Amino acid sequence: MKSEMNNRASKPAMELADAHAKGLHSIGEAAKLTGLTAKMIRHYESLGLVTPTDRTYANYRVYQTRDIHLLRFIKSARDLGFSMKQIAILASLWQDSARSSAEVKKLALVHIQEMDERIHSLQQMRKALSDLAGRCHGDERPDCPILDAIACNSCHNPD
Amino acid sequence: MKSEMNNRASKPAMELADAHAKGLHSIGEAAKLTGLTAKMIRHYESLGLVTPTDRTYANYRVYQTRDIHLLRFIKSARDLGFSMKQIAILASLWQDSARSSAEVKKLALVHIQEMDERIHSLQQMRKALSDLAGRCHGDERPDCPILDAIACNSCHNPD
DNA sequence: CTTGACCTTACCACCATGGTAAACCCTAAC
DNA sequence: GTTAGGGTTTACCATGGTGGTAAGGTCAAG
Repeated sequence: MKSEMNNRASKPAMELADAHAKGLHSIGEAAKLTGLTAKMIRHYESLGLVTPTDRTYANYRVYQTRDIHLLRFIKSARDLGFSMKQIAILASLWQDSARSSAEVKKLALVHIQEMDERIHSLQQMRKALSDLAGRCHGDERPDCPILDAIACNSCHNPD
Repeated sequence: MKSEMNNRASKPAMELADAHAKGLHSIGEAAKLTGLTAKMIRHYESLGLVTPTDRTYANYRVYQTRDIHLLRFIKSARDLGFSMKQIAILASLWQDSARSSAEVKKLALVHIQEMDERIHSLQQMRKALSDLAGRCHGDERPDCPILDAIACNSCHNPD
């Protein structure tokens, strides 16, 4: 029916079946191919990271292989713990053939340091709490060094 | 003027000066005494954790020493990384003289395990990224093992 | 034509915290 | 007594990354 109309097109709108025939993907397929959820793919679009260039007549998003690659890039960077802001920069560097690897490495080192700080903070809390837990007999009696410590760390000035 | 009215009171409303004279505290003082912000003290109230029993005539919150203690308890528990939900339970255990220390310890161990998981996950990400960074020359050239890895971790099925 | 799976947008929620604005209150200094 | 500055009140909005839900449109297979 509308397939003739599609032939007039280098322009976007098309039927979903045509998109499939061209090796393009719906958002659900993109999700399966990347390990992301459709929800998050739309979210990344709202952040300006991955905007599919085409929509079908029915307004369905149409993803190209290049988009799938970019989504996978985002997924991998998220798996490495980068923030969306950092990922936006990484993606632009990735697509910039004139980038210097120094820029990328600098970003990575910054992120490593952020992770180090979070790890350190967690380890401190963990140690403090496990020390307390080690001193708690953990039976049916009510007295408990854990609660005592939480309550009285700063109990010197009750007023 | 209204001081006579205050005398009719075991009931809440009073002047701020009277509250001070009784050793009670405004929210700003409570903040200074506990290391919390007034903002967060109100937030904890909205969570049902610390509700000052009295207000002045002008509707100012009036904190008693007992409230200050509870706020400090919350602060310390936050500093140990407990979530607000966990803190709600801890606070109720703290105030329950019939508690068993086993309950508290169990909660602590759960939280320790949560922290262990977060630490482990961060360490994994850190290691992966620092391995990549170690292989990146980090100069003005564009080729970069970090970007390559992020882009191609899952590049086998480009389609 | 119906059914079920998919897609669309537009909301709300989490969690702990920060911020802002408009209004009101209190105290001290003039 | 008035004013200035700071404290307090409530009610909103924002963060970041993800999940959920609802109401409606679309597609393919039976």
